Amino acid sequence: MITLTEENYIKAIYHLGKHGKNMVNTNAIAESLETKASSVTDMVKKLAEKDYLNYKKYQGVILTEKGRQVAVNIIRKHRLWEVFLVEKLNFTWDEVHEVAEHLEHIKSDKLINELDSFLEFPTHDPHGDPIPDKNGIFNTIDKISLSQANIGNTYKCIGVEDSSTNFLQYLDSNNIGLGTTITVLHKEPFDNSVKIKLHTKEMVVSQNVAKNLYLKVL
Amino acid sequence: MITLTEENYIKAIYHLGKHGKNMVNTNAIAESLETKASSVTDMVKKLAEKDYLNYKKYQGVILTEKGRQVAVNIIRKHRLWEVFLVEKLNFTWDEVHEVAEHLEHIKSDKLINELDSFLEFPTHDPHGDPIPDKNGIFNTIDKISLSQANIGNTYKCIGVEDSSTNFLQYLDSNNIGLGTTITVLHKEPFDNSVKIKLHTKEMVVSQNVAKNLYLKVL
DNA sequence: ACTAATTTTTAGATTAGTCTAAAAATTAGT
DNA sequence: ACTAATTTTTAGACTAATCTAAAAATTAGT
Repeated sequence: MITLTEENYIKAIYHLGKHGKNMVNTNAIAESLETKASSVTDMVKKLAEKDYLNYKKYQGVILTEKGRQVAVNIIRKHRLWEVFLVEKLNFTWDEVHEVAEHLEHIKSDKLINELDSFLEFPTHDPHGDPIPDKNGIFNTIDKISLSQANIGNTYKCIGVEDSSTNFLQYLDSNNIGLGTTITVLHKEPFDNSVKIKLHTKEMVVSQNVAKNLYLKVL
Repeated sequence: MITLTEENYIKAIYHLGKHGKNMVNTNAIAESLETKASSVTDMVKKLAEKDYLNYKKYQGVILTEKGRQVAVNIIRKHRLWEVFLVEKLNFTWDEVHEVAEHLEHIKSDKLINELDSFLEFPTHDPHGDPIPDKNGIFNTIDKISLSQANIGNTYKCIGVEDSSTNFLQYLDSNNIGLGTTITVLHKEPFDNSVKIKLHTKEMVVSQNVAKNLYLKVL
């Protein structure tokens, strides 16, 4: 059995090692988890013993495949719960993280797979980060909706979800079309509206518009 | 801050003391939590110190008002999560308890109150047990739907939720009307259908029928 | 390459929750 | 009321996760 603390170490190491691919040093883990280097040394010894990572004294640690799978599964749970909180329970996207930190540790395959289905298999969380599927595979198609886009990033418009005349006319009258370059300036937590820059003009679009506009990462 | 273990002790004491009203002895707590009497003694000392209960050596413990509130809040969370799991995530009513045991410890007022609203303020969980509101008050009106009724109990039919012609004709053709006495024989976890006895006849009704038929406890 | 600064590990202590085994208090039987 | 059985508490020890302080290894500067 894996403990809550072990899961948090593995998750931190995964993020620090850029998806668990790189070696991570003791101080970085300590800082990330707001603990002391000596505590980290103790824990990584235990995690190495349990085969979640490889540990070389004074060198650092790197996740094993087993450890990487644990990390990806926690991330999947975290991000699915974030979608649930925002879409069903009226949380704003900056309120979700803390609660999701707890929900991500609930252990039940049925729970998380039914939640995935209930949410209609979302591919990205409210911050725009990708959600791995039940096999731990991240969707590599880089199509996301504007509401999933990250602040500060620039995208190209590649399509719509809602192709109603009303929506297309709205886009047209605001000079948004296929190929339009859009930079995300701000996401308003209160109503999930999004402030964007297009061409040289700035504008705010509603959550409804943002959800129906598909973008590609540039 | 209250720990997960402390919460579980308080919950057990609440149930054993019939809603926290009666004194509970050490061995009963130990048996209920599958631990040893010596561990219980240690823990109740700590809980008494924190004012969740009153402890008299060799006598037993009784919850304080503060302790009772903690217990009721955990029960509220447990039962709301059970409703969510059954109604939204296709759990059967005998699968929910274990997962709800974990979910009940997530601490977020916003989470639980939004969940309550999302579920449309249910008054009973899938086992027929009442759900206290956000102030810790149990609904004392004994109207429940057939799907919330307990196996083995007998009820009187007092109304319907769905008053469509189709539904009323269905009830009529099966000799179910206002005042009809109904005993719950079996609840089928697979599809949430309910086997009932009425007059002297037995029949099975679907989940849909069960949710729309209101009963009063006899 | 040798000292200085940094990073990491070790050693020993602490806290929460648990356990076993023995002692103390209570309850029950005659 | 006195012994026997039961229940409860105490005492001491264990594990997981943490900490501080000191020691050891690595890295950097000249």
